[in-house]
Amino acid sequence: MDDTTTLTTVAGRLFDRHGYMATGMDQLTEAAGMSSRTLYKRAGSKAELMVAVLTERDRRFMRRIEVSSVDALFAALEEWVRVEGARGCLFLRTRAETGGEIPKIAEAVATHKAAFGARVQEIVTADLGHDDPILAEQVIVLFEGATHAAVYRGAAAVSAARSAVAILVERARP
Amino acid sequence: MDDTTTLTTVAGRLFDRHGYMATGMDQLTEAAGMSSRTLYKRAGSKAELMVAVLTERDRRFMRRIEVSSVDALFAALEEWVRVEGARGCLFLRTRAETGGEIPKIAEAVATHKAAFGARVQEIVTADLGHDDPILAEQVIVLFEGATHAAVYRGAAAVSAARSAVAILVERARP
DNA sequence: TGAAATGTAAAACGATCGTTTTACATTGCT
DNA sequence: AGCAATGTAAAACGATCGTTTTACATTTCA
Repeated sequence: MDDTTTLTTVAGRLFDRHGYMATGMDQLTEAAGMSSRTLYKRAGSKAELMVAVLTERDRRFMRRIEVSSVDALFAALEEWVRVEGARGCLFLRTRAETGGEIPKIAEAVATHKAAFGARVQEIVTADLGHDDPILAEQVIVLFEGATHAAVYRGAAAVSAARSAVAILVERARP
Repeated sequence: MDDTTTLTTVAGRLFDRHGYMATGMDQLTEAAGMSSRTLYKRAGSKAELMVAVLTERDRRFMRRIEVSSVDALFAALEEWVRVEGARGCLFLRTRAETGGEIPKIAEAVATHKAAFGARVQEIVTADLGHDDPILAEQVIVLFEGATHAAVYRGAAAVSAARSAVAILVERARP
């Protein structure tokens, strides 16, 4: 693992736990174990560092939901929450924190959500054997809901989403 | 509407649209049309002003969901999103922005979410004629999901949640 | 009428923000 | 051996942060 990966990982952890705005550059340099000169040479700016964090997270997340059934999608979320905890969606949080006024960040968020939406459509199609845009929209809502409700209701929120989605899929099956 | 209400309303709008951390006290004084001396005499501190904003929003929100059916709950959310737009849950966003490290804010968020959870339980009980904790959890997840998915998918997310919940309620009915 | 209360505008507080610069040490390559 | 690249620590940059203070004007009301 090279230093750039370390930087992104460490920055991701701080941004995720304390917020983008609340995390100062000196906390980042200290946690990453490098001078601010080096950090700026690597990352460019704080916003670009956040974009790198989001890009890495998008890759890691999308890899985790490489599944072909809706139930497996929520099993993956259950695992994610178990391993990483539940602090809500970093993409939506960062976009909200910055009021959508930092174009590179807003773009990274939009790209991720578009990819996620497309992935859910694919999973629903694979599971049913045909597409079902309404069910896909419901799955997106349940996934987003489980992600955010888990912040204050814990793993029970993910279980509830998983059982709900089982009912919806069963009803949609031909 | 007295000046304190104006202050809370104006602050709520800025915090909601640009984020708590990103909103400076001078933007608040200018938007509220008062000197910083008066603002501090009224609000105490930035954090206490945010707590006032959250408390007022809790009241307004809880009044809007004084309904006795699950469908009406999502109709209320549809109306909320139509009138106020969709920027996610201000309570969760503020808690995340501050890393949960400002006790008064963390407490206001916890209080609101507890009240919301209890209200959903009551609505489910009123709708079914008996309680159903699992359905209630599913309703919470769908509501939270519609709130956050609507940020990037618009009103379609709320419609999807509403149609999903109709299926779940129908199935739970005796 | 005159003190008490409440407001204002604006300067100042020390701290911290994101970022750049200065000055120097270490490394890798030819 | 010696140059170029890459790192460091630390000071400095101007700007802005949340908050308090100073000095003064207006209102309230006994």
